[in-house]
Amino acid sequence: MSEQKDYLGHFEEIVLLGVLKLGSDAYGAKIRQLVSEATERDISIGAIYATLERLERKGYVGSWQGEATPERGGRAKRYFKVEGAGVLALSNTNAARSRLTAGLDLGFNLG
Amino acid sequence: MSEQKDYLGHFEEIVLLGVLKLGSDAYGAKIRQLVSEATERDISIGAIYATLERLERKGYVGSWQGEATPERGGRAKRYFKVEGAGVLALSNTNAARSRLTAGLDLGFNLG
DNA sequence: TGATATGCTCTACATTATAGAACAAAGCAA
DNA sequence: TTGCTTTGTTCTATAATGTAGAGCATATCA
Repeated sequence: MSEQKDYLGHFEEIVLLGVLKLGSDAYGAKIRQLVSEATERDISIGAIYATLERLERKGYVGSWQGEATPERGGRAKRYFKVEGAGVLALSNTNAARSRLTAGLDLGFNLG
Repeated sequence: MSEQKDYLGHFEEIVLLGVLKLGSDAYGAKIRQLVSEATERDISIGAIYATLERLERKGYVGSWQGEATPERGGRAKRYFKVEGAGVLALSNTNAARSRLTAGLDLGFNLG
């Protein structure tokens, strides 16, 4: 009867954390930039949106249109924010990993 | 020319950590048990092996046949161990995540 | 020698990851 | 008032990962 716990995919987790970190300035292009820096990889904009789309479908993030009149031209932004379910998924994902890293000692900090 | 960093998928990371944690007792069935407990999900044996197979193809784990004559009957085990490249992938994966969680404060410990 | 226990291999399919081109809309110059 | 530039999003496609479960292999022991 009880639902199985939900976990985030690798990239889903990264993107979700990015949205969280950007706070009120979380929109596609900005998220892409942050994620690219954090991963030290050249992430495509398509990868970001596809993931954001899935996260939204699952109720982990919400989105809305930004102001219709930006300063320097260009299309209006679509902002994202992490929902409670997203925080929970992040928590579950982290908990499972923690159970496995507990007591482990490698050359680097495993959280 | 420099290669892009490699990251682990969600399940790959979980399985790799399981192998690490089990040490000299890391074989399919045992890994499955540990991972099922850690994730609180009923993981199939096929999921474990398929992932282990992929990790091996990438050089993240190595495997070899165990003793041909186990105590209580049953087929010989196939043992796994994490290779240096696997530890590095684990480290990269963790580093990217850490950059995003730094400074973040949620209700739970984010590593 | 076949029932039972233990463990692995194979096949198939669903979900995620990832790229990049196409499209949309706003400001600004002339 | 049009078209170039800037900024940002949507669409389409494909590769890689996640996941299940049936079936096969092999050892012990009645």
